Amino acid sequence: MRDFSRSLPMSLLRAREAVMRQFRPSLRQHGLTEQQWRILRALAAIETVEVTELARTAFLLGPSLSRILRDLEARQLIERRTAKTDQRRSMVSISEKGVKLMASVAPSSEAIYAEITRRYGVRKLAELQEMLGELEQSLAGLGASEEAIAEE
Amino acid sequence: MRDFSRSLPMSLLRAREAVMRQFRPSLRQHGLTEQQWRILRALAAIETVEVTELARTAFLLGPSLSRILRDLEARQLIERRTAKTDQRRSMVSISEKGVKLMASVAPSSEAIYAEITRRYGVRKLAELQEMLGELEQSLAGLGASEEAIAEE
DNA sequence: CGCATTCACTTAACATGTTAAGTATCTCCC
DNA sequence: GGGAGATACTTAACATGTTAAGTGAATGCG
Repeated sequence: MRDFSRSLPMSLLRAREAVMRQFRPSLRQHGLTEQQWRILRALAAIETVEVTELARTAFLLGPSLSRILRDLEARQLIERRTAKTDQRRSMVSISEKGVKLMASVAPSSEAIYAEITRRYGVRKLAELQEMLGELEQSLAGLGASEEAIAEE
Repeated sequence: MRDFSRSLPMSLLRAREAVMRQFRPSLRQHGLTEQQWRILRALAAIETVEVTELARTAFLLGPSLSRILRDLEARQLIERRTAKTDQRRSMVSISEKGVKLMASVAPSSEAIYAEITRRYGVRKLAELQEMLGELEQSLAGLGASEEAIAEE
């Protein structure tokens, strides 16, 4: 079998870890995890969102998001209210306090991103992201649905 | 701030998830998680290893590895014994049962990898991995050490 | 020698990933 | 209009990620 240290999942994991290692200390100093930061960033760009839509945007599974929103709400970084038209839906938005926290984190976060871009190269970074997007595209629809049909 | 859905960590996360989504069902059918599979693969290529070295190879943190080894040992998929020369070190190796399990998983795993390669393209895949490796390299040594010095 | 330090893990504690099951609400169709 | 099925979450249960602290064994050095 192929040396697994050179497998695609491993390459992706290692690369992502190398990148996240840069950001975590800064986020941690502000009392945020990577996922909490993702959620705040997703909320900052929008008025309010449904939980399901937020899960899609922040690329989190429902259960994870559910827990994190509970905590962020307890810390008053976000606000929720149930939609008027559909009692099942919960509308989420970032709070004033959340906005301020983001403002205090953003500079360092931007600086780190800039340094990564500088080291790797702007053009190369764009190319890498393009290739990652294509990988994702090429695998879209290969997974769950067909298998599910086959198993039934 | 840059649309975070196009940030590098997000691109890497999405790409990796797209890939792993292909493997998880098969592994799950054999009662293995992604990490357990990584450990077995790392062990298959070697006689015995120390835990620390295995952590490096399988790219797992010590505490995660510690737990997983405990479980894999209970399932008799691996074997451990303490090193003669240094009682602190635990030498790990795959068991006969572990080898058999691997043999039963490998074909499907190889088939999935082949399909991914086919869809994305052999040359392109190699290029992507090359670029991921370079990203990792370009960030090596940017993180913990300097910060630690600065904080002291 | 003896003891402080380092080393190789392991435990602990908390946060998230992952799948399955539960709950409340809504929709649609008879 | 009422009940079956779909929808939007939430809870639960188990596994891992992440950091800090703990434990026992080796090492170095005065």
